[in-house]
Amino acid sequence: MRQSTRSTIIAVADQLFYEAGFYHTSFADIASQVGISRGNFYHHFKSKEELLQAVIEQRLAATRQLLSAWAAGSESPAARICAYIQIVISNRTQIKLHGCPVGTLCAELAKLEHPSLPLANRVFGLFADWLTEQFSALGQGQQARPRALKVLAWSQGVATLYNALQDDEFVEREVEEMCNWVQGLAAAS
Amino acid sequence: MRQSTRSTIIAVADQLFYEAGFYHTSFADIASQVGISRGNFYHHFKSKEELLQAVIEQRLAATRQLLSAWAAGSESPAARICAYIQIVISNRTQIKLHGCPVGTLCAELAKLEHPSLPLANRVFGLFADWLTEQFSALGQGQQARPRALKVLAWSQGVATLYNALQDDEFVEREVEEMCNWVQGLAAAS
DNA sequence: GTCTATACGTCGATAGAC
DNA sequence: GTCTATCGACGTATAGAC
Repeated sequence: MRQSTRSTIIAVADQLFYEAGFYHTSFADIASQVGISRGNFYHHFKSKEELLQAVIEQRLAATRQLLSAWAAGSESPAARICAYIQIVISNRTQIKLHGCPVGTLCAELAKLEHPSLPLANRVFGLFADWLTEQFSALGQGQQARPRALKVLAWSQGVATLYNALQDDEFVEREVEEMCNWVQGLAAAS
Repeated sequence: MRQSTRSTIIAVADQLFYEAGFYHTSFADIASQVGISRGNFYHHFKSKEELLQAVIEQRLAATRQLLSAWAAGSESPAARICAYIQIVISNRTQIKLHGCPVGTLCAELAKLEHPSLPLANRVFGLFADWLTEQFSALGQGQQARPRALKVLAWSQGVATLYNALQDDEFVEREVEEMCNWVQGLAAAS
């Protein structure tokens, strides 16, 4: 089944780009893990560039689905924002090893001056817009977007430092502080 | 002059590793910018690994010098911490293009599972220890290190998001907020 | 499986300083 | 004449592409 093979390639490439970086991941790595030959590869993707685009599109779709689920699953805006913050905890094992998938890909593509960088940055845009909506619903008015970006930047920084320092207590402490800060904003409004 | 050529290679490699990434930077890139042949290169460094180590050692030395200068140049611990925070502003042009030199190198080496990753992480260690000293001098007691790590993570997050979103106002706002937070801690102690 | 490009790394030769 | 920094051709491995 072609579609199945194609989506398997995307899933494997997604994970390998995250673990080892886009530039460092070769077609041979992907093909061997998928269980296909390098020759078959070009039946599904014309180039590495096209594969990267497909991976990012898949991440965008997965992010939209995740954000919708959080929006539907929590009753209050503060609880939704905390649901976002908690991904640092739930994904801690991966983050400790490889950092944030969004931040590290954007940073790498920026250094490569890669044409797909704007597409990758749109993942940040999805989170930023969604968080802005939540802070607006929390009654933050003009402060909604600044606070959304603050939460985004904070989680990025925690992921980067966790990857470098490997300090578990640091992550737990920062996540707790940030959730408390959000709940304080909710109580004050 | 041997020392001059060697230090020029290190300086050029340092900048290129920052701009384009370690893995993506070739000896040909470095040699052409230094103005030497690739053959001459190996007279000074046995391998790319050895060059990377020299670059990181140079960064460690430069960081120690920078931290000493800040410690000597500011009268109060709060002013010293703000001097650190302000590097995001003074280096904004570079950060906007290539992110934080420390964070992006550590993230890349982690993905490459590179043997020099622990050495690169020591740059973070220098900043963390220095900031911990400043918060201790500010009377933060047991909270000194947690707050040092918070400032480190915060600046990392701002650099990552600035690189992605290219939002100037965001950086100015966050830097101002963080300095205010530090001065608030100083006033309360 | 093959082709082309490019990467890192090696080697012998050269030229100037002393 | 020796030493040392430099050069450029070469070898080998591996990448992407077909």
